[in-house]
Amino acid sequence: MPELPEVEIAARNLRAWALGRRIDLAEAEEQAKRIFRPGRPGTFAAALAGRRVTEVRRVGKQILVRLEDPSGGARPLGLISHLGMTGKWLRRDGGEDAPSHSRARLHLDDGVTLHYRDPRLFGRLRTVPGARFEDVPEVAALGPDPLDKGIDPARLATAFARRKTAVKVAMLDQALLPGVGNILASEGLFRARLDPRRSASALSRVEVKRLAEAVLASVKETIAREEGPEVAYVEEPGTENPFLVYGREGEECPRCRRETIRRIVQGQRSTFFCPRCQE
DNA sequence: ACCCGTGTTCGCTG
DNA sequence: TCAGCGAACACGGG
Repeated sequence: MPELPEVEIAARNLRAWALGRRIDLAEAEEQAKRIFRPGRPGTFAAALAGRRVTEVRRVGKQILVRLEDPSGGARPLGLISHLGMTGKWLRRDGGEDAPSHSRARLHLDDGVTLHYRDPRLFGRLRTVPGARFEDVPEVAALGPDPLDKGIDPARLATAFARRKTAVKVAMLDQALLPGVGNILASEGLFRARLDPRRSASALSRVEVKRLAEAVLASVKETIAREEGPEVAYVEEPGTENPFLVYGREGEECPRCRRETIRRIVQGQRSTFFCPRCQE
């Protein structure tokens, strides 16, 4: 589930599992129509069959997959996967049970099946004719990817100057910080010691620069932790909360140890912060 | 039963 | 044009 680090791990997994493999057969659940919009599940599945995976990339929270023409022709197909809130790609060997809420399946030529699992159906799977990803509005609208290109503090400051809204809310704009979501926003603000309630336009250039560095540090740390011994998703049940403030309402602040982490609601989403450290 | 949720889009207002 | 805001989508877990 997806913010930049989770999506990056999902893309790395897909690369390891599918790069160079042919999709012998694809299936898509007819009941899960909204995932496959625009278009229909059946059309989606038919378009993938027989194609070989030649590239897997990530931009922001979007995973971009390139599929070559089945007959060696010059007509590639793009596949875009957005994981929504609960989307996940899972690998199953032949014989293993399918996961629940499997909405689409890619049967590869080595006997492996990749399942797209998504209980809440907020994710998207779409095909892109000619693999022309730059023509897709959701991709074209994204700014430079933080992990790929870094975060340009001057560009961020210019954009923030126009935004009266709380900085925490402004950070979720995918045109500004692609891949940043609700967790990274709280984590980045905590590391940068900035109050999430301040207007984005009120931040100084120095503060914006601090924030850019803090977000990037959070991204890299989360990826490094998730990659660990075996590439895994952080939020598996039973695993400990790996974040500094996210999901830690009422706990002692890990920096000052003199205040408790607060939870407030901004733009219909929870924000976690330390009222003593962040100003 | 009730509340919560790592996301996006749509429609409305100013 | 655009910034801002609330509703909607859908389902499982605590």
